[in-house]
Amino acid sequence: MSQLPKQPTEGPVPTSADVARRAGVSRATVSYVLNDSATVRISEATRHRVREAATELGYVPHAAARSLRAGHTRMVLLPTVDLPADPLHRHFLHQLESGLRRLDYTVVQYGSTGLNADDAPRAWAELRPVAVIAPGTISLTPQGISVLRRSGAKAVITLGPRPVAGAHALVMDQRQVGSCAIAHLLERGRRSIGVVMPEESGLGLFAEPRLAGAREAALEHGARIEPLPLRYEEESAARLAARWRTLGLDAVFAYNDAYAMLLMRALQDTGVQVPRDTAVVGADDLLLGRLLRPRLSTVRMELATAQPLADLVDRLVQHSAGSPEHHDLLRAGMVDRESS
Amino acid sequence: MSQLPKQPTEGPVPTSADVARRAGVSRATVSYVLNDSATVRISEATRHRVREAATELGYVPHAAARSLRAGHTRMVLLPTVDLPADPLHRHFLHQLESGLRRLDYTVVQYGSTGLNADDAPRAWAELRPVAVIAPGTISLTPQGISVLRRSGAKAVITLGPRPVAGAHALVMDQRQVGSCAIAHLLERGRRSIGVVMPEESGLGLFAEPRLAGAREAALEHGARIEPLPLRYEEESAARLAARWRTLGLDAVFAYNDAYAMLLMRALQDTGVQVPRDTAVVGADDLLLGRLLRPRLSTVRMELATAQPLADLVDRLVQHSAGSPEHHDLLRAGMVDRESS
DNA sequence: TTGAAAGCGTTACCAA
DNA sequence: TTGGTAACGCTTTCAA
Repeated sequence: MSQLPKQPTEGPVPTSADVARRAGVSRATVSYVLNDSATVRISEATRHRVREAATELGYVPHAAARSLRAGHTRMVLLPTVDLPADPLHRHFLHQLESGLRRLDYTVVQYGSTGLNADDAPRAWAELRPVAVIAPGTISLTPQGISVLRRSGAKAVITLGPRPVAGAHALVMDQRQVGSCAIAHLLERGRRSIGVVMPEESGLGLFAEPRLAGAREAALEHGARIEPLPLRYEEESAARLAARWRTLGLDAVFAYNDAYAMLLMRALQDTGVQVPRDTAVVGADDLLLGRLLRPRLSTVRMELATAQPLADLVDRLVQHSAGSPEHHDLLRAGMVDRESS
Repeated sequence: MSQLPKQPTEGPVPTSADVARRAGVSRATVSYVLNDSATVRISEATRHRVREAATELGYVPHAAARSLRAGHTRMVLLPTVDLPADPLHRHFLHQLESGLRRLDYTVVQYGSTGLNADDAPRAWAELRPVAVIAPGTISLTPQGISVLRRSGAKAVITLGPRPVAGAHALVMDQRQVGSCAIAHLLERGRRSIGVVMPEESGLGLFAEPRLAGAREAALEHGARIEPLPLRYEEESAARLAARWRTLGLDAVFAYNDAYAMLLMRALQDTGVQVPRDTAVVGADDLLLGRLLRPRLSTVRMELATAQPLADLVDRLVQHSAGSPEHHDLLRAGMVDRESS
């Protein structure tokens, strides 16, 4: 029974020299054939022999050797942290990744939780990525950007709520989310509006701009905005609900649907009527938000399609001279259901 | 104002030769100093000069050159796909990553959506990872494993519901989840139990073993198990609920909390009383499941702590000769609230 | 205590 | 149409 791999034991890893030997040609010829080099003409017979030898040996080229020789890589590095990324975000990242792979880049996520702002860019730079796309949850300092650029990164790009000086930026402007929600509530005649601020660390990066957007929208109408710290726990919500009537609010924008559901339940449990006494608005348009009664009104976000952005990254890599570009990715729109 | 980086323009990337020149020593000495080589004694003065030169130039070693010379890498590669990973999973992966980094491995996630079972391992192998940890959602074939091993991977490890022949396995046995839920329902006197099977592709990998576990648990008591296809949409749930009474079920295990919430709402909307007419059990112990009324009973899962697993991976890498090991990571326990 | 040199796997130029 | 060879950046053995 030779169905199982013949040699699961440790052998030396086959190199292009092994392929050359087996095919009876030189290493150069192997390289030409396997890379479909256009500058050289190789006979069909030789090509065949080389390819055959390569598959027989299970030859896989060594990326490190290749990029050492080439003087550059085609690696795009995405630092990641452990944060509850919403499905929209996650899907977007995977789309972007696919788009870049289509352009022949090798996309690699590099977990950077617990690395400080100095060490992290150093660690990334060791891999000599041609581009780095850093989510907003990663603190990218001017020094960090400098380290990356000097290590050969052609494009350093941030992806998040706000741009960072010295880097290109794919901006997901969270202020839109806040202003969208507040505009809707103002339209509905609400004038004293709470804005939930999650106490979970890391979420402030999103919450602060949403609050800022809310304030901007409220300013014109002289409406009142009240930040409301809240942890994602039932007790925290219950405490907030208990002092609700003393706050004198007629509406609340609850950061997102999950926090909104938590708070709405707590409010209802203390006898606050939604939306009569207090209107509630979330964000993310989760399916689950439609299951509560009243159905949750929400801000739906849409992100730009990823392929054009992959093309953009490609362009930034190729013309790395240009000054930092900012691109807005996020579009927010109200989905009003029953809670507002 | 020279606060901004002096040379944002393209310069050649500094190498250890540049550092050597600047410090007035040889490349060898630079290597000794920067790697704290124990085999050689270098004067403190020289060390200082070298380090200074390195930081002044912003020197970062070239990982590819290093590993080419060393003949091996310390890269652990984690293929990923675009699937709604639950927070538990995500957190576990990040913990594992941190644990491996502590052991001086470079952990890298490689998005592999859309790559077929042959191409993907090839692409991974080009990076010469010393270990590959493939989530169950990645189809790892014996050929794929073979390609990886022959490219120098010391450990090929699967991470998911079931082991794969020829590879080590970190098993998250989903059958436990199903059997745990059903055991609970049997205890409550239920005998005709539906099991929700998500129709979303990719989830079958988890749903099937859960169903199998449910069947095993039901078998001893002669209880009836009825698979119930369901899409994660309100209409799909409404259709299922509409024909509920014809199914003759007195309980349902709804795959997870999200599906459970969806279905429970649909049942309630058609007048089915929970838990009187039908008991409902989810899984994942989401906070949101506690917000519905009745509060959702659920299967809570716990995963093994990650640091010991990182140590395990390290061991497998170092003693790559051993035969495939299987380790069980998942522990399931019932949290009974009001819906069952 | 330091330096010279070889070699890891690839590719590209130049000869044959 | 093919092969020899140098070079990419780094570590390490050997020699000084």
